[in-house]
Amino acid sequence: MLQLTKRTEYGLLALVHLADREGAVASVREICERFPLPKRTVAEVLKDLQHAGLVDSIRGSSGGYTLARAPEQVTLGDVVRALEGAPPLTTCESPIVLKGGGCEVQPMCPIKSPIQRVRERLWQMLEHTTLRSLVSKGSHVSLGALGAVESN
Amino acid sequence: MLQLTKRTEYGLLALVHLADREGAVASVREICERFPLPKRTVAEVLKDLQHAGLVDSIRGSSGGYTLARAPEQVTLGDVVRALEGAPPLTTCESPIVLKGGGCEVQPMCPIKSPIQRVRERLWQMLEHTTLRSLVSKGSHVSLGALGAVESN
DNA sequence: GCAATTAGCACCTTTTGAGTGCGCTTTGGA
DNA sequence: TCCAAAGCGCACTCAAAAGGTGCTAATTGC
Repeated sequence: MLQLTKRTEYGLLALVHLADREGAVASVREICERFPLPKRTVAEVLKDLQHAGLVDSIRGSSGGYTLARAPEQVTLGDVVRALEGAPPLTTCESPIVLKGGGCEVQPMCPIKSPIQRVRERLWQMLEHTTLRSLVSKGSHVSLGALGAVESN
Repeated sequence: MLQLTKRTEYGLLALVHLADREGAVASVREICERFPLPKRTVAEVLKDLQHAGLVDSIRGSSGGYTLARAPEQVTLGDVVRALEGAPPLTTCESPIVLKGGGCEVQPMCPIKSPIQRVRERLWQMLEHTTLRSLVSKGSHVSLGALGAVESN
């Protein structure tokens, strides 16, 4: 269903929060106090983002996460790739070619199926959308004015 | 997993085939002889495209489908909407707002979550990609040179 | 009338997504 | 020194979505 998963949504919100903090450490608890998200799942997501090198983690009692790069340097593609896995762009999966037999391994395929082209456009968009562009406009509206959430 | 479903893939291939035929009737069998796709599933997809008004159907022994509009007039958005359902763009689902209570019904929401913006960009891309742009370049390579497929 | 085709519905199976259980490690501070 | 708060890692369950198939009409050209 051509849409972002919850994991990616959570990841983006977390990254937005970290971007707002500009280098300061933010814990999962803090993020879930700002946004009403399931703590554990957000923790899983942050962990994955850490593995992908998008955030740094600080362990210990006053630990948490920080952005590993500037918001301009983080793209939607990075986030989606970290949380949903990379698209199968490397392998040619045009049914036409598969039917002819072979290809699978071939690095450069002469036939590009329509689907392949759509995928390319999609990922071009993702790679060109930065975290900064998601944070910058309008997202600061009264976020701190909302109360805390239960310890979910 | 932020990717097109098989149904959409099949639908696009079918539409590409119909576009190549320029108004001529093409049956599901014919489409599945060109592309090695599961006949029944393709039939389901074509049916849905017919309901969405993207193709016209002709019943009977020499029946099949034709494009209901010119390839320039069919967008990726149309196809995805027909086969995967429309995106929840109308309802504001920012967790921030939901937490504050309300919104759900409000037609115009002042707070736009990052996810909302991503969705908008995604659908802008889909709406601006026409079937023509997927057909026009490079897709005509030796498609007729491949043998038929078993009656799957 | 027969064969080829679309129409409609219901069902099954597999995969994916979301969330949780549970215990471990790290670290700051009382 | 101990404890609470935080991250780490794995595995597991539950539900929803995706993909495909069975079966039975209805339509229409030959």
